[in-house]
Amino acid sequence: MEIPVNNDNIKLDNHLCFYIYVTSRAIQRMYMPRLKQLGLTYPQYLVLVALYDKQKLTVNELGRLLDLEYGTLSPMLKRMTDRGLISKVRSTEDERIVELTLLSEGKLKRQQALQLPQLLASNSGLTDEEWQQMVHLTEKMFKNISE
Amino acid sequence: MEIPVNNDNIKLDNHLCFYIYVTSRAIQRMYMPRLKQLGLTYPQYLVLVALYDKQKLTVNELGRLLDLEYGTLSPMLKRMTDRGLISKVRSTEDERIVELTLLSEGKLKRQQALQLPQLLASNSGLTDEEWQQMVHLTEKMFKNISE
DNA sequence: CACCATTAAATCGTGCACAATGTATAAATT
DNA sequence: AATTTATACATTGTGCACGATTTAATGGTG
Repeated sequence: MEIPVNNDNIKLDNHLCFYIYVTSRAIQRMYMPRLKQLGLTYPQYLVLVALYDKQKLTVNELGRLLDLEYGTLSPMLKRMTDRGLISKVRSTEDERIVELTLLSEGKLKRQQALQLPQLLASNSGLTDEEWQQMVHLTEKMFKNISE
Repeated sequence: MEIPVNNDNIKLDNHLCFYIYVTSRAIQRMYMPRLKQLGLTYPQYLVLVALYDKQKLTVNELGRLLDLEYGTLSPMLKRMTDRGLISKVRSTEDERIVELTLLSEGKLKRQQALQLPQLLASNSGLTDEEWQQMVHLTEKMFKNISE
């Protein structure tokens, strides 16, 4: 039983999944020094960005936004609550729901991280047009493969 | 002390790092069912791809290729050796160096995974031209930010 | 030869990330 | 009212991923 294949599938260099994978990790490594100063991990940074943008989210909404499971979010949000970055308040109407907001400490840290995207933009070596292309392509791809 | 900022930095949607991050994880999730059948994790799959492509690599060379540290590779390569996928042989000339090759079991699994890139290509919803752009852009970006 | 810096690889600790499982509440059905 | 079903969230276990430390082998240099 033959599997239809062209030679492009053999070379590591032709694996788009590979470049996306290593690029994602390279970005995290690049952000790490500044995030470390702020006492944040990369996913925690994204939580702050999301909450700063949306003001208020349930755990469920945050999970859909960042495409993360409860098993990942729960311990992370607990750590962030313990550090006074965010508040977790159980809804009075529906006690299953936990509502998340930024505390002032979390707002401050999010503001102190504002230059990170610019750091990436300048280090990436991409032109403005290429940057916009890449935002467009990754957004399109993500939306298609995550249904 | 004001930090120079434009509003693009506020919205989560404008974070390229965010889209790359979620896209990378979405690809891994998409590959997971088939990789699970093969008893492989995603990084292990990339190790097989790299070794199938290059025939023979030292741990150091593999780490530079996949941009992974010894602390990540060592336990993973041990697991793959235990399962008979790869062979780890210490070089006779320089005993610090460990040389890696694919065993037939590993070759087979790599061949059985050949359709994965095509799965991504068709699910991504990108045109051939967009796909090539994306390979080009991610490669350029990765090489610039990883020095 | 001895000394020191370098390098290859392994080990350890912390934090995601996900699957699988468990628990509790809410809504729908009987 | 009682039972089922679905949903929200927590817990557990495995496997990366990285930084930091450790061990061991190599390669100069005096």
